[in-house]
Amino acid sequence: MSEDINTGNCDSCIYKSILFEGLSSEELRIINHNKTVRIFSKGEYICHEGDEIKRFICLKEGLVKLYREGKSRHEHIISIARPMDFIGLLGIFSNSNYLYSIVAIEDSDLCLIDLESIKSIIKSNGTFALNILEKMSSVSDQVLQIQIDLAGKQLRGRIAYIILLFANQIYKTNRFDLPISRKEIGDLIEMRTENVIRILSEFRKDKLLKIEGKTIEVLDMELMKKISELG
Amino acid sequence: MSEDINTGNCDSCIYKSILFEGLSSEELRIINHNKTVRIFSKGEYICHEGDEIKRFICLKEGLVKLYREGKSRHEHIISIARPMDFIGLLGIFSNSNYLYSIVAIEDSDLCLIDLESIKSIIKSNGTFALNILEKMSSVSDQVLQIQIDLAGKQLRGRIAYIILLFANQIYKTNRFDLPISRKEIGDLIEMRTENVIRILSEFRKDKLLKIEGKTIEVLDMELMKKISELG
DNA sequence: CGCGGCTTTGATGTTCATCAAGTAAAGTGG
DNA sequence: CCACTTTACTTGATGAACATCAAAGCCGCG
Repeated sequence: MSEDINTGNCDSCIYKSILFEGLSSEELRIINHNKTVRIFSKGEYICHEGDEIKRFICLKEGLVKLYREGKSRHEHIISIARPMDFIGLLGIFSNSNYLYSIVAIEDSDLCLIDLESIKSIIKSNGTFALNILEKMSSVSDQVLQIQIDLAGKQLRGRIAYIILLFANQIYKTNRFDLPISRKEIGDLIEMRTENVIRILSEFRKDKLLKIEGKTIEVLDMELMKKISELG
Repeated sequence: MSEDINTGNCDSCIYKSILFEGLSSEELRIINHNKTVRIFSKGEYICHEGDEIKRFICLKEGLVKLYREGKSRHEHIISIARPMDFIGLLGIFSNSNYLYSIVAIEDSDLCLIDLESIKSIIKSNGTFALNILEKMSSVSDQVLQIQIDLAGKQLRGRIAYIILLFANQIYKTNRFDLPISRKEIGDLIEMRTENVIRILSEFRKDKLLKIEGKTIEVLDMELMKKISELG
Protein backbone atom coordinates (compact mmCIF):
# COMPACT_ATOMS: atom_id res chain seq x y z
CA MET A 1 0.00 0.00 0.00
CA SER A 2 2.53 2.56 -1.09
CA GLU A 3 -0.17 5.14 -1.61
CA ASP A 4 -1.10 5.09 2.06
CA ILE A 5 -1.01 8.48 3.63
CA ASN A 6 -1.40 9.77 7.13
CA THR A 7 -2.51 13.33 6.83
CA GLY A 8 -4.30 15.60 9.22
CA ASN A 9 -4.59 14.89 12.85
CA CYS A 10 -7.71 13.54 14.48
CA ASP A 11 -8.78 16.97 15.69
CA SER A 12 -10.36 17.81 12.38
CA CYS A 13 -12.00 14.40 11.90
CA ILE A 14 -15.78 14.07 11.78
CA TYR A 15 -15.50 11.13 14.16
CA LYS A 16 -13.63 13.11 16.79
CA SER A 17 -16.70 14.32 18.61
CA ILE A 18 -18.77 11.19 18.01
CA LEU A 19 -16.48 8.28 18.66
CA PHE A 20 -13.36 9.66 20.26
CA GLU A 21 -14.89 12.20 22.58
CA GLY A 22 -13.34 12.15 26.01
CA LEU A 23 -10.10 10.49 24.96
CA SER A 24 -7.00 11.80 26.67
CA SER A 25 -4.40 13.52 24.53
CA GLU A 26 -2.14 10.52 25.03
CA GLU A 27 -4.89 8.18 23.77
CA LEU A 28 -5.52 10.42 20.79
CA ARG A 29 -1.81 10.38 20.10
CA ILE A 30 -1.85 6.58 20.00
CA ILE A 31 -4.75 6.59 17.54
CA ASN A 32 -3.10 9.25 15.45
CA HIS A 33 0.16 7.32 15.23
CA ASN A 34 -1.49 4.03 14.34
CA LYS A 35 -3.87 5.04 11.65
CA THR A 36 -3.79 5.14 7.89
CA VAL A 37 -5.87 7.57 5.88
CA ARG A 38 -6.51 6.77 2.26
CA ILE A 39 -8.91 7.28 -0.61
CA PHE A 40 -10.34 4.11 -2.13
CA SER A 41 -11.58 4.43 -5.69
CA LYS A 42 -14.97 3.21 -6.79
CA GLY A 43 -14.80 -0.56 -7.14
CA GLU A 44 -11.75 -0.98 -4.94
CA TYR A 45 -11.75 -3.56 -2.14
CA ILE A 46 -11.35 -2.30 1.40
CA CYS A 47 -11.26 -5.79 2.85
CA HIS A 48 -11.81 -9.33 1.57
CA GLU A 49 -13.90 -12.09 3.11
CA GLY A 50 -11.44 -14.29 5.01
CA ASP A 51 -8.77 -11.65 5.52
CA GLU A 52 -7.35 -11.26 8.97
CA ILE A 53 -8.89 -8.32 10.81
CA LYS A 54 -6.09 -5.98 11.77
CA ARG A 55 -7.67 -2.59 11.53
CA PHE A 56 -10.81 -0.80 12.48
CA ILE A 57 -12.37 0.62 9.34
CA CYS A 58 -13.79 4.14 9.53
CA LEU A 59 -15.65 5.53 6.54
CA LYS A 60 -15.08 9.29 6.50
CA GLU A 61 -16.61 10.07 3.13
CA GLY A 62 -18.23 8.04 0.38
CA LEU A 63 -20.32 4.89 0.12
CA VAL A 64 -19.40 1.21 0.49
CA LYS A 65 -21.11 -2.13 0.11
CA LEU A 66 -20.59 -5.00 2.48
CA TYR A 67 -21.31 -8.44 1.06
CA ARG A 68 -20.79 -12.13 1.37
CA GLU A 69 -20.14 -14.61 -1.41
CA GLY A 70 -22.90 -17.18 -1.29
CA LYS A 71 -21.59 -20.73 -1.49
CA SER A 72 -24.23 -21.97 -3.85
CA ARG A 73 -25.67 -18.86 -5.35
CA HIS A 74 -24.65 -15.36 -6.28
CA GLU A 75 -23.32 -12.80 -3.82
CA HIS A 76 -25.49 -11.43 -1.06
CA ILE A 77 -25.14 -7.75 -0.16
CA ILE A 78 -25.59 -7.26 3.56
CA SER A 79 -25.43 -3.51 3.74
CA ILE A 80 -24.85 -0.30 1.84
CA ALA A 81 -23.13 2.00 4.30
CA ARG A 82 -22.35 5.69 4.55
CA PRO A 83 -20.11 7.55 6.97
CA MET A 84 -21.40 7.36 10.56
CA ASP A 85 -22.90 3.93 9.95
CA PHE A 86 -20.01 2.33 11.87
CA ILE A 87 -20.22 -0.64 9.58
CA GLY A 88 -16.59 -1.39 10.40
CA LEU A 89 -17.64 -2.57 13.85
CA LEU A 90 -19.65 -5.53 12.57
CA GLY A 91 -18.11 -8.72 13.84
CA ILE A 92 -14.61 -7.41 14.47
CA PHE A 93 -14.55 -8.30 18.16
CA SER A 94 -15.76 -11.85 17.76
CA ASN A 95 -13.77 -12.97 14.74
CA SER A 96 -10.17 -12.86 13.75
CA ASN A 97 -11.08 -12.89 10.06
CA TYR A 98 -13.66 -10.98 8.07
CA LEU A 99 -16.91 -12.78 7.35
CA TYR A 100 -17.56 -10.48 4.39
CA SER A 101 -15.95 -8.20 1.88
CA ILE A 102 -16.22 -4.43 1.79
CA VAL A 103 -15.97 -2.58 -1.53
CA ALA A 104 -16.18 1.14 -2.27
CA ILE A 105 -19.14 1.88 -4.55
CA GLU A 106 -18.24 5.55 -4.68
CA ASP A 107 -14.79 7.06 -4.29
CA SER A 108 -14.41 6.89 -0.54
CA ASP A 109 -12.24 8.41 2.12
CA LEU A 110 -11.26 5.88 4.76
CA CYS A 111 -9.37 5.94 8.02
CA LEU A 112 -7.94 2.60 9.10
CA ILE A 113 -7.00 2.40 12.74
CA ASP A 114 -4.89 -0.36 14.22
CA LEU A 115 -7.32 -2.66 16.05
CA GLU A 116 -4.96 -3.50 18.91
CA SER A 117 -4.62 0.20 19.68
CA ILE A 118 -8.40 0.50 19.82
CA LYS A 119 -8.61 -2.51 22.11
CA SER A 120 -5.98 -1.17 24.47
CA ILE A 121 -7.85 2.10 24.78
CA ILE A 122 -11.10 0.23 25.43
CA LYS A 123 -9.37 -1.47 28.34
CA SER A 124 -8.16 1.77 29.82
CA ASN A 125 -11.06 4.06 29.07
CA GLY A 126 -14.51 2.90 30.19
CA THR A 127 -16.41 5.75 28.61
CA PHE A 128 -14.84 4.96 25.27
CA ALA A 129 -15.70 1.29 25.79
CA LEU A 130 -19.33 2.09 26.44
CA ASN A 131 -19.36 4.36 23.43
CA ILE A 132 -18.03 1.62 21.15
CA LEU A 133 -20.53 -0.78 22.69
CA GLU A 134 -23.40 1.56 21.83
CA LYS A 135 -22.21 2.04 18.28
CA MET A 136 -21.75 -1.67 17.74
CA SER A 137 -25.14 -2.47 19.19
CA SER A 138 -26.64 0.14 16.94
CA VAL A 139 -25.05 -1.05 13.71
CA SER A 140 -25.88 -4.68 14.44
CA ASP A 141 -29.47 -3.72 15.13
CA GLN A 142 -29.79 -1.76 11.95
CA VAL A 143 -28.36 -4.45 9.74
CA LEU A 144 -30.40 -7.17 11.40
CA GLN A 145 -33.52 -5.07 11.22
CA ILE A 146 -33.23 -4.70 7.47
CA GLN A 147 -32.71 -8.43 6.96
CA ILE A 148 -35.76 -9.23 9.06
CA ASP A 149 -37.88 -6.55 7.42
CA LEU A 150 -37.02 -7.87 3.99
CA ALA A 151 -37.54 -11.51 4.89
CA GLY A 152 -41.29 -11.11 5.26
CA LYS A 153 -41.94 -9.14 2.10
CA GLN A 154 -42.56 -10.11 -1.46
CA LEU A 155 -40.87 -8.51 -4.41
CA ARG A 156 -42.88 -5.31 -4.78
CA GLY A 157 -42.57 -4.67 -1.07
CA ARG A 158 -38.83 -5.26 -1.15
CA ILE A 159 -38.28 -2.86 -4.03
CA ALA A 160 -40.38 -0.22 -2.30
CA TYR A 161 -38.44 -0.79 0.92
CA ILE A 162 -35.07 -0.36 -0.69
CA ILE A 163 -36.13 2.68 -2.71
CA LEU A 164 -37.35 4.31 0.49
CA LEU A 165 -34.11 3.36 2.21
CA PHE A 166 -32.13 5.19 -0.44
CA ALA A 167 -34.50 8.16 -0.53
CA ASN A 168 -35.00 8.66 3.19
CA GLN A 169 -31.99 7.13 4.92
CA ILE A 170 -29.11 7.49 2.54
CA TYR A 171 -29.72 10.46 0.26
CA LYS A 172 -32.51 12.19 2.18
CA THR A 173 -34.18 13.43 -0.99
CA ASN A 174 -36.95 12.23 -3.32
CA ARG A 175 -34.65 12.36 -6.31
CA PHE A 176 -31.30 10.60 -6.36
CA ASP A 177 -28.88 8.60 -8.44
CA LEU A 178 -28.80 4.89 -7.68
CA PRO A 179 -25.21 4.08 -6.70
CA ILE A 180 -25.59 0.43 -7.65
CA SER A 181 -26.72 -1.58 -10.67
CA ARG A 182 -30.04 -3.37 -11.03
CA LYS A 183 -28.18 -6.60 -10.51
CA GLU A 184 -26.74 -5.35 -7.22
CA ILE A 185 -30.18 -4.29 -6.03
CA GLY A 186 -31.19 -7.87 -6.66
CA ASP A 187 -28.23 -9.10 -4.62
CA LEU A 188 -29.20 -6.76 -1.82
CA ILE A 189 -32.83 -7.73 -1.54
CA GLU A 190 -32.54 -11.29 -2.74
CA MET A 191 -34.28 -11.34 -6.12
CA ARG A 192 -33.42 -11.73 -9.80
CA THR A 193 -32.21 -8.81 -11.87
CA GLU A 194 -35.06 -9.29 -14.33
CA ASN A 195 -37.62 -8.89 -11.58
CA VAL A 196 -35.92 -5.79 -10.20
CA ILE A 197 -36.27 -4.23 -13.63
CA ARG A 198 -39.79 -5.48 -14.15
CA ILE A 199 -41.08 -4.08 -10.87
CA LEU A 200 -39.28 -0.77 -11.32
CA SER A 201 -41.03 -0.54 -14.69
CA GLU A 202 -44.37 -1.31 -13.06
CA PHE A 203 -43.78 1.45 -10.52
CA ARG A 204 -42.93 3.78 -13.38
CA LYS A 205 -46.11 2.89 -15.25
CA ASP A 206 -48.12 3.34 -12.06
CA LYS A 207 -46.68 6.87 -11.66
CA LEU A 208 -44.98 5.90 -8.42
CA LEU A 209 -41.51 6.55 -9.76
CA LYS A 210 -39.81 8.54 -12.45
CA ILE A 211 -36.86 6.62 -13.82
CA GLU A 212 -34.10 7.81 -16.14
CA GLY A 213 -31.31 5.30 -16.15
CA LYS A 214 -29.80 5.44 -12.70
CA THR A 215 -31.78 8.50 -11.66
CA ILE A 216 -34.83 7.77 -9.56
CA GLU A 217 -37.48 10.16 -8.36
CA VAL A 218 -40.14 9.07 -5.92
CA LEU A 219 -43.42 10.61 -7.06
CA ASP A 220 -45.85 9.14 -4.55
CA MET A 221 -44.09 8.75 -1.23
CA GLU A 222 -47.18 7.76 0.72
CA LEU A 223 -48.22 4.94 -1.57
CA MET A 224 -44.61 3.79 -1.67
CA LYS A 225 -44.59 3.53 2.12
CA LYS A 226 -47.77 1.51 2.05
CA ILE A 227 -46.39 -0.93 -0.49
CA SER A 228 -43.22 -1.24 1.54
CA GLU A 229 -45.09 -1.97 4.77
CA LEU A 230 -47.76 -4.28 3.46
CA GLY A 231 -45.84 -5.88 0.63
CA MET B 1 -43.02 -9.93 40.81
CA SER B 2 -43.57 -11.19 44.32
CA GLU B 3 -42.13 -14.55 43.42
CA ASP B 4 -38.74 -13.04 42.63
CA ILE B 5 -35.94 -14.61 44.55
CA ASN B 6 -32.31 -13.82 44.96
CA THR B 7 -30.66 -17.03 45.94
CA GLY B 8 -27.11 -18.18 45.66
CA ASN B 9 -24.25 -15.82 45.13
CA CYS B 10 -22.53 -15.37 41.82
CA ASP B 11 -19.65 -17.66 42.80
CA SER B 12 -21.57 -20.78 41.83
CA CYS B 13 -22.98 -19.31 38.61
CA ILE B 14 -22.07 -20.80 35.24
CA TYR B 15 -21.45 -17.29 33.94
CA LYS B 16 -18.93 -16.46 36.64
CA SER B 17 -15.92 -17.70 34.74
CA ILE B 18 -17.17 -16.70 31.32
CA LEU B 19 -18.61 -13.26 31.69
CA PHE B 20 -17.61 -12.01 35.11
CA GLU B 21 -14.06 -13.25 35.26
CA GLY B 22 -11.67 -10.68 36.60
CA LEU B 23 -14.27 -8.62 38.41
CA SER B 24 -13.21 -7.26 41.78
CA SER B 25 -15.03 -8.51 44.83
CA GLU B 26 -16.64 -5.08 45.13
CA GLU B 27 -17.88 -5.29 41.52
CA LEU B 28 -19.23 -8.78 42.13
CA ARG B 29 -20.97 -7.51 45.23
CA ILE B 30 -22.72 -4.84 43.13
CA ILE B 31 -23.90 -7.45 40.64
CA ASN B 32 -24.99 -9.76 43.43
CA HIS B 33 -27.04 -7.05 45.11
CA ASN B 34 -28.73 -5.89 41.93
CA LYS B 35 -29.81 -9.14 40.40
CA THR B 36 -32.97 -11.19 40.43
CA VAL B 37 -32.97 -14.93 39.92
CA ARG B 38 -36.20 -16.56 38.86
CA ILE B 39 -37.66 -19.51 37.02
CA PHE B 40 -39.90 -18.69 34.08
CA SER B 41 -42.37 -21.39 33.11
CA LYS B 42 -42.79 -22.60 29.56
CA GLY B 43 -44.79 -20.01 27.66
CA GLU B 44 -44.05 -17.17 30.07
CA TYR B 45 -42.85 -13.82 28.75
CA ILE B 46 -39.42 -12.64 29.88
CA CYS B 47 -39.79 -9.32 28.11
CA HIS B 48 -42.22 -7.72 25.71
CA GLU B 49 -41.49 -5.82 22.52
CA GLY B 50 -41.62 -2.14 23.45
CA ASP B 51 -40.85 -2.59 27.16
CA GLU B 52 -38.20 -0.38 28.66
CA ILE B 53 -34.88 -2.19 28.97
CA LYS B 54 -33.90 -2.13 32.62
CA ARG B 55 -32.10 -5.40 33.11
CA PHE B 56 -29.55 -7.55 31.43
CA ILE B 57 -31.12 -10.95 30.80
CA CYS B 58 -28.95 -14.00 31.52
CA LEU B 59 -30.31 -17.41 30.59
CA LYS B 60 -28.85 -19.88 33.10
CA GLU B 61 -30.87 -22.91 32.12
CA GLY B 62 -33.59 -23.64 29.59
CA LEU B 63 -34.56 -22.45 26.13
CA VAL B 64 -36.15 -19.21 24.95
CA LYS B 65 -37.41 -17.76 21.71
CA LEU B 66 -36.85 -14.19 20.66
CA TYR B 67 -39.31 -12.80 18.16
CA ARG B 68 -40.85 -9.75 16.64
CA GLU B 69 -44.48 -9.16 15.78
CA GLY B 70 -44.69 -8.43 12.09
CA LYS B 71 -46.81 -5.40 11.32
CA SER B 72 -48.55 -6.90 8.35
CA ARG B 73 -47.99 -10.61 8.74
CA HIS B 74 -47.53 -13.23 11.43
CA GLU B 75 -44.73 -13.19 14.01
CA HIS B 76 -41.13 -13.64 12.98
CA ILE B 77 -38.87 -15.65 15.28
CA ILE B 78 -35.37 -14.20 15.26
CA SER B 79 -33.61 -16.74 17.42
CA ILE B 80 -33.99 -19.80 19.58
CA ALA B 81 -31.44 -19.36 22.35
CA ARG B 82 -29.83 -21.56 24.96
CA PRO B 83 -27.66 -20.61 27.94
CA MET B 84 -24.33 -19.10 26.85
CA ASP B 85 -25.88 -17.62 23.73
CA PHE B 86 -25.85 -14.18 25.36
CA ILE B 87 -29.03 -13.36 23.52
CA GLY B 88 -29.79 -10.79 26.21
CA LEU B 89 -27.08 -8.55 24.76
CA LEU B 90 -28.85 -8.00 21.44
CA GLY B 91 -29.68 -4.36 21.05
CA ILE B 92 -29.63 -3.40 24.72
CA PHE B 93 -26.92 -0.76 24.39
CA SER B 94 -28.47 1.03 21.44
CA ASN B 95 -32.10 1.10 22.46
CA SER B 96 -34.01 2.09 25.53
CA ASN B 97 -36.84 -0.28 24.65
CA TYR B 98 -36.91 -3.85 23.45
CA LEU B 99 -37.30 -4.38 19.73
CA TYR B 100 -38.57 -7.90 20.32
CA SER B 101 -40.19 -10.18 22.85
CA ILE B 102 -38.52 -13.06 24.64
CA VAL B 103 -40.57 -16.07 25.75
CA ALA B 104 -39.52 -19.23 27.55
CA ILE B 105 -40.18 -22.28 25.39
CA GLU B 106 -38.94 -24.61 28.12
CA ASP B 107 -39.02 -23.96 31.86
CA SER B 108 -36.05 -21.65 32.19
CA ASP B 109 -33.82 -20.35 34.90
CA LEU B 110 -32.99 -16.68 34.44
CA CYS B 111 -30.80 -14.14 36.17
CA LEU B 112 -31.81 -10.54 35.59
CA ILE B 113 -29.10 -8.01 36.39
CA ASP B 114 -29.71 -4.30 36.71
CA LEU B 115 -28.43 -2.75 33.46
CA GLU B 116 -27.13 0.42 35.08
CA SER B 117 -24.94 -1.66 37.38
CA ILE B 118 -23.52 -3.48 34.36
CA LYS B 119 -22.87 -0.18 32.61
CA SER B 120 -21.11 1.29 35.61
CA ILE B 121 -18.81 -1.72 35.80
CA ILE B 122 -18.09 -1.46 32.07
CA LYS B 123 -16.93 2.10 32.69
CA SER B 124 -14.61 1.12 35.48
CA ASN B 125 -13.33 -2.23 34.24
CA GLY B 126 -11.88 -2.31 30.73
CA THR B 127 -11.33 -6.05 30.63
CA PHE B 128 -14.98 -6.60 31.45
CA ALA B 129 -15.91 -4.05 28.76
CA LEU B 130 -13.90 -5.89 26.15
CA ASN B 131 -15.42 -9.16 27.27
CA ILE B 132 -18.96 -7.81 26.85
CA LEU B 133 -17.96 -6.36 23.51
CA GLU B 134 -16.77 -9.77 22.31
CA LYS B 135 -19.91 -11.52 23.48
CA MET B 136 -22.13 -8.94 21.86
CA SER B 137 -20.22 -9.07 18.62
CA SER B 138 -20.53 -12.82 18.70
CA VAL B 139 -24.26 -13.01 19.30
CA SER B 140 -24.99 -10.35 16.68
CA ASP B 141 -22.89 -12.26 14.20
CA GLN B 142 -24.62 -15.52 14.88
CA VAL B 143 -28.10 -14.12 14.59
CA LEU B 144 -27.28 -12.17 11.46
CA GLN B 145 -25.53 -15.15 9.93
CA ILE B 146 -28.64 -17.29 10.25
CA GLN B 147 -30.86 -14.65 8.69
CA ILE B 148 -28.49 -14.28 5.76
CA ASP B 149 -28.05 -18.01 5.33
CA LEU B 150 -31.79 -18.53 5.25
CA ALA B 151 -32.46 -15.64 2.89
CA GLY B 152 -30.88 -17.39 -0.06
CA LYS B 153 -32.48 -20.79 0.35
CA GLN B 154 -35.72 -22.28 -0.76
CA LEU B 155 -38.02 -24.30 1.44
CA ARG B 156 -36.27 -27.67 1.45
CA GLY B 157 -32.97 -25.98 2.13
CA ARG B 158 -34.41 -23.97 4.98
CA ILE B 159 -35.94 -27.01 6.64
CA ALA B 160 -32.67 -28.90 6.30
CA TYR B 161 -30.80 -25.90 7.72
CA ILE B 162 -32.99 -25.61 10.77
CA ILE B 163 -33.01 -29.35 11.44
CA LEU B 164 -29.21 -29.32 11.34
CA LEU B 165 -29.15 -26.29 13.61
CA PHE B 166 -31.16 -28.19 16.20
CA ALA B 167 -29.21 -31.40 15.77
CA ASN B 168 -25.70 -29.96 15.70
CA GLN B 169 -25.82 -26.62 17.49
CA ILE B 170 -28.55 -26.90 20.06
CA TYR B 171 -28.95 -30.54 21.08
CA LYS B 172 -25.71 -31.97 19.69
CA THR B 173 -27.33 -35.29 18.83
CA ASN B 174 -28.99 -36.89 15.81
CA ARG B 175 -32.14 -37.60 17.76
CA PHE B 176 -33.97 -34.88 19.65
CA ASP B 177 -37.37 -33.51 20.59
CA LEU B 178 -38.41 -30.41 18.72
CA PRO B 179 -39.06 -27.74 21.35
CA ILE B 180 -41.36 -25.80 19.05
CA SER B 181 -44.45 -26.48 16.97
CA ARG B 182 -44.57 -26.82 13.19
CA LYS B 183 -46.12 -23.39 13.06
CA GLU B 184 -43.23 -21.90 15.03
CA ILE B 185 -40.72 -23.52 12.71
CA GLY B 186 -42.54 -21.71 9.93
CA ASP B 187 -42.28 -18.43 11.82
CA LEU B 188 -38.57 -19.04 12.32
CA ILE B 189 -37.64 -19.78 8.73
CA GLU B 190 -40.34 -17.74 7.04
CA MET B 191 -42.67 -20.29 5.47
CA ARG B 192 -46.22 -21.60 5.90
CA THR B 193 -47.03 -24.28 8.44
CA GLU B 194 -48.45 -26.51 5.72
CA ASN B 195 -45.17 -26.45 3.85
CA VAL B 196 -43.16 -27.20 6.97
CA ILE B 197 -45.25 -30.33 7.41
CA ARG B 198 -45.17 -31.24 3.74
CA ILE B 199 -41.40 -31.05 3.49
CA LEU B 200 -40.84 -32.87 6.77
CA SER B 201 -43.05 -35.62 5.33
CA GLU B 202 -41.01 -35.65 2.13
CA PHE B 203 -37.82 -36.01 4.14
CA ARG B 204 -39.44 -38.86 6.05
CA LYS B 205 -40.46 -40.63 2.83
CA ASP B 206 -36.96 -40.12 1.43
CA LYS B 207 -35.47 -41.79 4.54
CA LEU B 208 -33.69 -38.61 5.53
CA LEU B 209 -35.57 -38.28 8.77
CA LYS B 210 -37.45 -40.42 11.22
CA ILE B 211 -40.37 -38.48 12.68
CA GLU B 212 -42.61 -39.38 15.59
CA GLY B 213 -44.61 -36.35 16.62
CA LYS B 214 -42.07 -33.95 18.07
CA THR B 215 -39.23 -36.46 18.02
CA ILE B 216 -36.89 -36.12 15.08
CA GLU B 217 -34.00 -38.36 14.14
CA VAL B 218 -31.62 -37.43 11.35
CA LEU B 219 -30.89 -40.59 9.37
CA ASP B 220 -28.71 -39.23 6.59
CA MET B 221 -26.62 -36.40 7.95
CA GLU B 222 -24.48 -35.98 4.85
CA LEU B 223 -27.36 -35.63 2.42
CA MET B 224 -29.05 -33.29 4.87
CA LYS B 225 -26.00 -31.05 4.84
CA LYS B 226 -26.00 -31.01 1.07
CA ILE B 227 -29.65 -30.03 0.89
CA SER B 228 -29.02 -27.33 3.45
CA GLU B 229 -26.08 -25.88 1.56
CA LEU B 230 -27.40 -26.11 -1.97
CA GLY B 231 -31.09 -25.64 -1.23
C1' DC C 1 -15.18 -1.81 -33.99
C1' DG C 2 -16.30 -5.66 -31.45
C1' DC C 3 -16.68 -7.68 -27.01
C1' DG C 4 -18.72 -8.24 -22.56
C1' DG C 5 -21.62 -6.66 -19.13
C1' DC C 6 -25.89 -4.22 -18.10
C1' DT C 7 -30.67 -3.48 -19.25
C1' DT C 8 -35.13 -4.63 -20.95
C1' DT C 9 -39.27 -7.42 -22.42
C1' DG C 10 -41.69 -11.73 -23.27
C1' DA C 11 -42.73 -16.70 -22.66
C1' DT C 12 -42.66 -20.74 -19.74
C1' DG C 13 -42.37 -23.73 -15.84
C1' DT C 14 -41.45 -24.30 -10.88
C1' DT C 15 -42.06 -23.10 -6.28
C1' DC C 16 -44.78 -21.78 -2.91
C1' DA C 17 -48.97 -19.52 -0.46
C1' DT C 18 -53.57 -20.03 -0.01
C1' DC C 19 -57.88 -22.39 0.43
C1' DA C 20 -60.40 -26.33 1.95
C1' DA C 21 -61.36 -30.21 4.81
C1' DG C 22 -60.49 -33.63 7.91
C1' DT C 23 -57.97 -36.07 11.87
C1' DA C 24 -55.55 -36.06 16.11
C1' DA C 25 -54.25 -34.08 20.43
C1' DA C 26 -54.67 -31.06 24.19
C1' DG C 27 -56.81 -28.07 27.17
C1' DT C 28 -61.60 -26.51 29.70
C1' DG C 29 -65.61 -26.45 32.23
C1' DG C 30 -69.49 -28.89 34.17
C1' DC D 1 -64.15 -37.95 34.11
C1' DC D 2 -66.43 -36.94 30.05
C1' DA D 3 -68.39 -33.82 26.57
C1' DC D 4 -66.82 -29.77 24.37
C1' DT D 5 -63.82 -26.42 22.43
C1' DT D 6 -59.77 -25.14 20.78
C1' DT D 7 -55.30 -25.77 18.88
C1' DA D 8 -52.00 -28.54 16.36
C1' DC D 9 -51.26 -31.48 12.58
C1' DT D 10 -51.89 -33.43 7.94
C1' DT D 11 -53.09 -34.03 2.87
C1' DG D 12 -54.86 -32.44 -1.52
C1' DA D 13 -56.15 -29.01 -5.01
C1' DT D 14 -55.57 -24.46 -7.09
C1' DG D 15 -53.68 -20.21 -8.48
C1' DA D 16 -50.32 -16.52 -7.70
C1' DA D 17 -45.66 -15.20 -7.29
C1' DC D 18 -41.38 -15.79 -8.87
C1' DA D 19 -37.09 -17.97 -11.21
C1' DT D 20 -35.46 -19.30 -15.36
C1' DC D 21 -34.74 -19.26 -20.25
C1' DA D 22 -34.42 -16.71 -24.48
C1' DA D 23 -33.53 -12.81 -27.36
C1' DA D 24 -32.44 -8.28 -28.46
C1' DG D 25 -30.86 -3.40 -27.72
C1' DC D 26 -27.68 -0.52 -25.24
C1' DC D 27 -23.43 1.29 -23.46
C1' DG D 28 -18.68 1.66 -22.07
C1' DC D 29 -14.11 0.14 -22.85
C1' DG D 30 -10.04 -1.81 -24.75
